[in-house]
Amino acid sequence: MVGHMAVTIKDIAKVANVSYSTVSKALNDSPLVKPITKEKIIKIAEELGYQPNFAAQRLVQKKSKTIGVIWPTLERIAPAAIISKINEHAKHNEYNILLSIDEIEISLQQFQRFQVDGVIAFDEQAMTDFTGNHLNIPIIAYGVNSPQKNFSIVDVDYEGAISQAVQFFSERKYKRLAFIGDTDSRDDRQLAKLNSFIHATEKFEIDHSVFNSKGLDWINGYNCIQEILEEDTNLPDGVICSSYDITSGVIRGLQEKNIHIPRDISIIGYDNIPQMSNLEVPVTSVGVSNDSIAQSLVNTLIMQIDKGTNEKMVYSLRSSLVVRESTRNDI
Amino acid sequence: MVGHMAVTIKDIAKVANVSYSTVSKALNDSPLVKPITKEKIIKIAEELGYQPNFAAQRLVQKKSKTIGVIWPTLERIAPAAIISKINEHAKHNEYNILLSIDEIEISLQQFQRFQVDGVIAFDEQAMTDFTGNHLNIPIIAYGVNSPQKNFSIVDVDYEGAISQAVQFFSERKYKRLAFIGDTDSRDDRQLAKLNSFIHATEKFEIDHSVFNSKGLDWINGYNCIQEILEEDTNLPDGVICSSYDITSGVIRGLQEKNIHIPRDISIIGYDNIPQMSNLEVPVTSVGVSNDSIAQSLVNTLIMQIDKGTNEKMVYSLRSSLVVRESTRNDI
DNA sequence: TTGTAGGCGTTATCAA
DNA sequence: TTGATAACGCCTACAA
Repeated sequence: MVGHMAVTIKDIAKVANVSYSTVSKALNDSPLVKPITKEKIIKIAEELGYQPNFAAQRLVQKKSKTIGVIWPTLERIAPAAIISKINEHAKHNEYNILLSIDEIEISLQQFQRFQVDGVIAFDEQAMTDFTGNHLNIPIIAYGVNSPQKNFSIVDVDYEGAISQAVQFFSERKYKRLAFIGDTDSRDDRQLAKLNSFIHATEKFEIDHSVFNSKGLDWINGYNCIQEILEEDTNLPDGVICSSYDITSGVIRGLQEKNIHIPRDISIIGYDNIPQMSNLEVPVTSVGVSNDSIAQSLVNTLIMQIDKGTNEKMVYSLRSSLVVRESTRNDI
Repeated sequence: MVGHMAVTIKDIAKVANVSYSTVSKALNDSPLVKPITKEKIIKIAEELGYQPNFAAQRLVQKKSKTIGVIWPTLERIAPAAIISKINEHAKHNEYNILLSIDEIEISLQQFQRFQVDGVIAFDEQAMTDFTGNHLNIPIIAYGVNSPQKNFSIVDVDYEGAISQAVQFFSERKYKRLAFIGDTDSRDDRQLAKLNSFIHATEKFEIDHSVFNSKGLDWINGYNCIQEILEEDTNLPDGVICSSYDITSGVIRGLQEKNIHIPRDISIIGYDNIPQMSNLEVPVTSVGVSNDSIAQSLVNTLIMQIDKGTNEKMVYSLRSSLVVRESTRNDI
């Protein structure tokens, strides 16, 4: 149990009978202090429950070894898994992360105050308009699709991902593809997927149609597939679902009508997350894994922190296709 | 565009042709500086893009006006909504929040380094074992159910909430109640709800049974109600669902079998969140609103920060019942 | 009304 | 190998 006043290196110095600068060196494992002295000092520090004052350290060091993550859209849970991974990768590089859920400008201010070394931002919407011009720390945004002056960008190659799915179907002679997604969403990602679908099916010359789920929840996917089954006489044999939740609803809908997956209809889900294999039918999926995204984000940022470079770059992450049980896989 | 070296009050002082202590006062809106000087200084500060160095400020002030929130279970999205609200209430009290998703001990260390003024923790599991004894900042935990030596607790009165639901049914002469929840969960909250249900139904002398959804997802609720409908000959007329997601699945299952809500079966969901009114049938619900929880958490913490008191208290939040369309409401 | 000087807890640079 | 001492940027008596 420690008293109310925090213990400082000066307190340690007094007890150890050395100068406080020696204590500082000892605690920082400097080779300039005799091993015996070092041990003694460290022991005393522990006994006293010494905790270095971070503010003081940073005042002189200018580095906090922490990365700030801006996540203003707490409700949108998609980034949560990525952020977990970011934390892992940061740890691996001896960085910590701190989250702020305020809007971009405020978060940034707060992070600058706390002197984080770099920032990862998750609000595409806001970032697009963002023109902060008194920035002295590197920022890297996830999912912004137009190059920016003030920060680097990491994004997923949606075009490639969806194209990959279509090609998979094409190679296996599927006759008619459907895309289920929130097609009038204002989310750029959703639109990118939609456009890629149209583009790819035309390129591979496959009959195709697009269905609007009017939302991104499982219930929207569920309702949408119901409508398709009821109204459409010309059923698709391959379906691409634009998100995990929609996929989940679509599968439920098909199961209910006793339509066999993948014999009657095959499904490829967008989103390369492990949960895809836990659905009622493990779903073949395309997309970039959260781990890849996180790793790319962290590595890029740390590189910029270390180099102190001001190059603003754009990275597009390549998708991979994982075959599970929701598709006929004979070629 | 600012150069690389950050601008300090000394830079401002030079430009303004005053001493830097005058600048400090001016920037802190001290009455000890002539309005004209003050204006001039503030203007210059803005032009130079001055940002106070937080580390330096804190080094002398010992206060950061920020609250640390520990949220190690990012995957569990339940706290997200509460945290949003916490942010609002904190703002309202001129505090900022910072999130850490590391385990409790590490988060706490990090927050101590950054000198946050107080901490709100969300990991019941870990907190229960937590015996950190070199704490000099107030901590308050949400959802721990045994009193602790080192921190205060805010929790929901599950007993009261479920009891409220049962009483509602009782007063309206419901004959047979069912509880659907993850009954072999190791989550104390789930168990508390279950026990309260049994306790309350016995107290009100209503016929009742308990069903294990074997999970907390919508699909678990969906599957569970299906089984009930198929196997049970003695159907309940009132159902209490232990979470939002389960409620969502149960409703879908009932709709599918054309069982009318609330004519044939009434439903009360646990979880007082607005989404309850957006389900296919707006659901009557019990529970404590996230806003109440957040407010209680923030106010309690700030009180402790201000008072510097060391009293460790336990608060139990009273539930309220919101009537919507999933229950027959004539008494 | 303004300026001077001391101190907050560390690290870093000398000198001893 | 150790110890003084000067920063770091800011706030706050106290002096002018």
